[in-house]
Amino acid sequence: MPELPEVETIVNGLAISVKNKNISKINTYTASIFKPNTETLQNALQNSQITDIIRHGKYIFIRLKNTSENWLMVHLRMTGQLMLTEINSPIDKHTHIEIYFKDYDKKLIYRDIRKFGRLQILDSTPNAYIVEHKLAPDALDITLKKFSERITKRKGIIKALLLDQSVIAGIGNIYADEILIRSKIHPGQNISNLSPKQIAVIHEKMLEVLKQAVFRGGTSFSDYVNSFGKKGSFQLELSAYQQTGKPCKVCGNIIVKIKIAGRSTHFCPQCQQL
DNA sequence: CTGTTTACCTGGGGGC
DNA sequence: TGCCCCCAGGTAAACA
Repeated sequence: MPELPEVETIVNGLAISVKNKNISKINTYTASIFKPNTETLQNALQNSQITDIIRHGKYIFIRLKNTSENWLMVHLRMTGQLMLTEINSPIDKHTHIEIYFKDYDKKLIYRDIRKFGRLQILDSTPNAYIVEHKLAPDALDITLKKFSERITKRKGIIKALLLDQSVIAGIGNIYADEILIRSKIHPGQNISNLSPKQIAVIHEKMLEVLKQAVFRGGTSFSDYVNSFGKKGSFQLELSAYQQTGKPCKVCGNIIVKIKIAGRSTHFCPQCQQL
């Protein structure tokens, strides 16, 4: 499940490998994940130079320059992988595009077992896309004041808001659980019951967890690998996510799993009380 | 308008 | 061993 730290790791890897490189050839295989269609994607990529790679939340935006300039948006959703492999390495049935470069001994492939991911050529700029899709400010780039304003003007439970990309962009199920256990806040807590101090703690722990996870190269629980095909190591630092039945690192009580906001939710009943 | 549910997909694992 | 069913969760679209 690529969330902000995993996407950040991939973007950093692409920036030191394929940025400023020129695309020489592409092979496309799975039309359903290309938007608005395969032909538009091919035309934008063909003979282009990759001039910029940026991230907002879980979204990747790649600037392409040939006779015109286009932005490619990549979203990995659940099982998407954007990675460099040897030019001659064989592809499997889950590989949906291959991108070759001039004077480079690697190819960039997009692989996605469940095909939830998308590669889309935008009509305009990333900023316009962000506005149109009501994407909130990035979780690594939001002040406490703004975070607090955005949280308190919404209703509902805290975990659902942390997962809502129109409230804060970049957090998914893993980091929502990790932020809340470190904040000692019950994931089902209603926003209206949170004090300003508690909101400040959530903001602080959010930055702490996300930065630590970026430092660790992300969490590799199932399919995630970075742009060089390597796993991250934040799974070794998890306190709640997928820790059901294990003792809480703070109090020793057993971590339990329940369903909140339609998602599996892991927490410590002792540290995180309603 | 806002909050909730369903569809999109495939592989892995549990139960029998 | 094999088959069935459930589960994983990010987002868009449909729904209430």
